[in-house]
Amino acid sequence: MRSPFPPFCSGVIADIARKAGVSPATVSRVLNNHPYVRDEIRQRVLKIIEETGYQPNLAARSLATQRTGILGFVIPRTVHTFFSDPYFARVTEGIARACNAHDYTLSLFLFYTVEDERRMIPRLTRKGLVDGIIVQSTHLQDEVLMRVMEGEVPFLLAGRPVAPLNVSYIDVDNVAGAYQATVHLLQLGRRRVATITGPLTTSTGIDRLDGYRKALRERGLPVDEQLIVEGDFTEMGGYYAMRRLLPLDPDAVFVASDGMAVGALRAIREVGKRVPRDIAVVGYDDLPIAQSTTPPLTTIRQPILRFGARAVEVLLDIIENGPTPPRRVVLGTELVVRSSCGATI
Amino acid sequence: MRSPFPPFCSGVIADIARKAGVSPATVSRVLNNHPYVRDEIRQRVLKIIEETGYQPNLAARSLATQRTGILGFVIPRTVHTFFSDPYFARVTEGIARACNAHDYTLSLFLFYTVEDERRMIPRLTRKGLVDGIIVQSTHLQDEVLMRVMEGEVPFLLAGRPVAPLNVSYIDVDNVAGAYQATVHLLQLGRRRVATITGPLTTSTGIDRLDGYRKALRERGLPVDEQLIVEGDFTEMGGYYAMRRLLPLDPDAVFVASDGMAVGALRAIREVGKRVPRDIAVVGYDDLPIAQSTTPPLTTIRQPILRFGARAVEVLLDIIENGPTPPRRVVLGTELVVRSSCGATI
DNA sequence: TTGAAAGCGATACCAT
DNA sequence: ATGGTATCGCTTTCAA
Repeated sequence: MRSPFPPFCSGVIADIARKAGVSPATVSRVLNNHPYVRDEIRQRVLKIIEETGYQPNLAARSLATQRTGILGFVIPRTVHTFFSDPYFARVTEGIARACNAHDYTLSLFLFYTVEDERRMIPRLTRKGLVDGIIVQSTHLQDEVLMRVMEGEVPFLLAGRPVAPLNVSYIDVDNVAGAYQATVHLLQLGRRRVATITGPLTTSTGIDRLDGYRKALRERGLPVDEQLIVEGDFTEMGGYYAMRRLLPLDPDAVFVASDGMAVGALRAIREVGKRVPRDIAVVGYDDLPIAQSTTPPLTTIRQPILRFGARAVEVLLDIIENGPTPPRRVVLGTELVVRSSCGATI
Repeated sequence: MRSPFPPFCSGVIADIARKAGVSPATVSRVLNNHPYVRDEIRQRVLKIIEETGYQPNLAARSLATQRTGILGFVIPRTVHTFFSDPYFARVTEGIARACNAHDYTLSLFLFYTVEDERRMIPRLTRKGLVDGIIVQSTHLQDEVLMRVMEGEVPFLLAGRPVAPLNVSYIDVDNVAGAYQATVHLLQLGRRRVATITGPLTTSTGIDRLDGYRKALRERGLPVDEQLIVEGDFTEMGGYYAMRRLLPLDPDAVFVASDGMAVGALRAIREVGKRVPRDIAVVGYDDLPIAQSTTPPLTTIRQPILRFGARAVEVLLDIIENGPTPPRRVVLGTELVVRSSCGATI
């Protein structure tokens, strides 16, 4: 079972050392920018490295340093919207960019089956594969999260955990964002404001609903439970949720994600109602698609790229300085007014 | 700079060996399912492993075996649609699923800047980080591809290279798919069939345009170059391309991706024309979104998930059996008739 | 400032 | 069938 590829090793550290007439230790020092290397020697070694195109073997380095230079992004099986909700593509992008900037490699762990999880998690949570883990937060008591918590590898939750756990996480202020969206609709004079929520098994879904409720409550308006329909963060889910809402004749709807809002707009258009005249719509996320809907979508912008970037920074901090005290980072949101809410611009 | 985490090592192979009263070599044999281990001893060792939750250190194993169990998926800087074209999310999904199935880990290399590429490629193409690379094919003479070709790591192109290179690749039959789409429109009686192409610097863009041309030519119809507008595989790009086509009064348009088709539909709707009555539309990809457009999109289905899965299989074959002869895998496509083309169903 | 040598934690060859 | 041990390629003490 030997590899069919030639053992074309463009050199190991000892080769470089020999060619430069120094010891491997010195080459290593040069490689790692240690001080205490005479400049003349440093230059000589660097030249040889340049000429030979030498690259240190990362497995060997990992073994010696107990660090791999890899961060893992873990998507539990229960997050089945990873590929249908464009939100995740953006988060992944933010994480990837930040990894590049910090000279880390990104490994993606996408679990589809329980089998996947059982097989991968143990190795993920031992030293030797990744230096740290970003876990996409999910339903209450998700097995992945529990196992990662028991493991030895530093980790950070992307998204507040549903249950109060003593762990580090990074999240956006979902309550505030949803509050902002709902207040905006109320201020525009809408009175039957409905909402299409995310899955109420997730903190994101729960928090955005809380913000909606809070806005109504603070204005002394009753919360009509009929006007609350649970969605699933997919376009289809938004479509069907809106179809259930239409007979109840709302004059506005706060949709907890732009993806669902696209579906909701479609449902409204199909029954011949007009946005924003008959029904005002506000979304959540400010994905690129929000600019291209008809009419363009008023929405809550969350700093998705920054979210990914900060996630990496916080995780690296945890790796450096230990898990205690738990880090809690909450990013703010911003209302982006376009046409779907009916605000005069 | 020592890790602030306790050296809580749940054990190394020697510990297991001691507890089981055998040698490390034997434990290793059990771990790797070697024959020649007495069943009684195998059970004893497995029990200890179970009890201690021991997991082998992957860095050490990589160093010893010269294999990391990681496959890399590389997206060159020039593929800036990675996050705006939902197509890539699906491909990534297919690759991820296949990696799981084959017990490999997936590392994602998303390059944004030349700097990213310069820094990451050298280490990517040396042994010790990944066992094999899937490179998203891109423009002619992309630097990433060139560097990967020079490197030591087995690789496979996702998408036919623009220039004829002696390398392995996997692709879908873009010429045939585009041909099929165009013929379909012609058979429905359309005579001014336009096309919105992909970037003509990519093989995907080129091939789909070729298929369009071929269909017209074979039917003895002239190719009106004005009816060919280059897009960029984004929704916005499709929108603007369609706006340029509308004054030329086409009665049909073959759009080289579903993402662009969504934009094209929007442009058509905005000027008050009807699909398919005034303009018939056929897309390409059959992404989930194709079912949700108004009207639902007739499109060319490519087996995206299978594409990713096959890519992994072919790459593993190359890793096992060497790069020669180059593997060329081309997957077929299928016309999916919905409403946007105006076919009576 | 530099070098020798002891790890790091597996695997796999060579004995037995 | 099992054990002893060299080996993978780098980092990092310790001594000089």
